[in-house]
Amino acid sequence: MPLTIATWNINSVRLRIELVGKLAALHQPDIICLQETKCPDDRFPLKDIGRFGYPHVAINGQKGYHGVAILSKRPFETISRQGFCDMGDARHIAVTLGAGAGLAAPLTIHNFYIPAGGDIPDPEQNPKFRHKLDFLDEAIAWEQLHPLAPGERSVLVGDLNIAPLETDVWSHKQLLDVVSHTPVEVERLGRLQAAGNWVDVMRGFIPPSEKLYTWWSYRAADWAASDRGRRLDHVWASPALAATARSLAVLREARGWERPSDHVPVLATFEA
DNA sequence: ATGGTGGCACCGCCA
Repeated sequence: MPLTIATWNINSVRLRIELVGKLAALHQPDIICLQETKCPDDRFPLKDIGRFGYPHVAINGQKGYHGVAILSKRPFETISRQGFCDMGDARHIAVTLGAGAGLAAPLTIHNFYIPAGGDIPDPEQNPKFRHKLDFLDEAIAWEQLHPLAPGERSVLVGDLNIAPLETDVWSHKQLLDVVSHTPVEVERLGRLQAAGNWVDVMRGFIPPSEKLYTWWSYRAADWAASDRGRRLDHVWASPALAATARSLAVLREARGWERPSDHVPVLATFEA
């Protein structure tokens, strides 16, 4: 049975709840992982999400900033939330699906919102960049402590706020000193991926020679014409699950929807 | 060459 997982930085789930409905109506993903929900848990729009066909919702939110959630057509067996850097930030949630979800073998989904890191790419001058690097270091250590079992089926998705490849940004040269594409971040993201033995599912379908973006700034006069994007959103899978990947889509057109998020949804389908 | 937009909270912060 195919299982489609979407990841989307929604930039306020309450403001853009009808766009979540649009994604659900158009693509019917089994699972929708959201970041930047900017919503306290007791104000999460559960009724609307139920109306869209997602009765199972795992949330880790806070007032005003950050926040992640997993919406699902199928029930969860477990829900967990990992804190990083002792900041109290809501930046991670994980669920497992099992027999109750109609799966032959369990599947774990990690949903991350890695810190953006501010403007100045210097950890001495900019505490937000320091925090981003520290967050990555902690996540690497956490991966090393929790290695994947052989054959384990897991995905790690989310807004990782780093565009690692030269083709993940509109200009490698011009962005080398811009937070999201600096060598120190890219190196850490690579170590995070290696520590978890994660496979980059997006680049398994779209070769690294091709430009690929999931985010376009709000500040461009015409985002599509200038097309100065970055691939900040990612879908990583364990080797066992990656071997079952069937399709991958970046919904570029969602950047042109009414009152859009600055990120677009990424959808991955597995034969789960 | 600089500033451009957007959301939320609350008149600044974060992206």
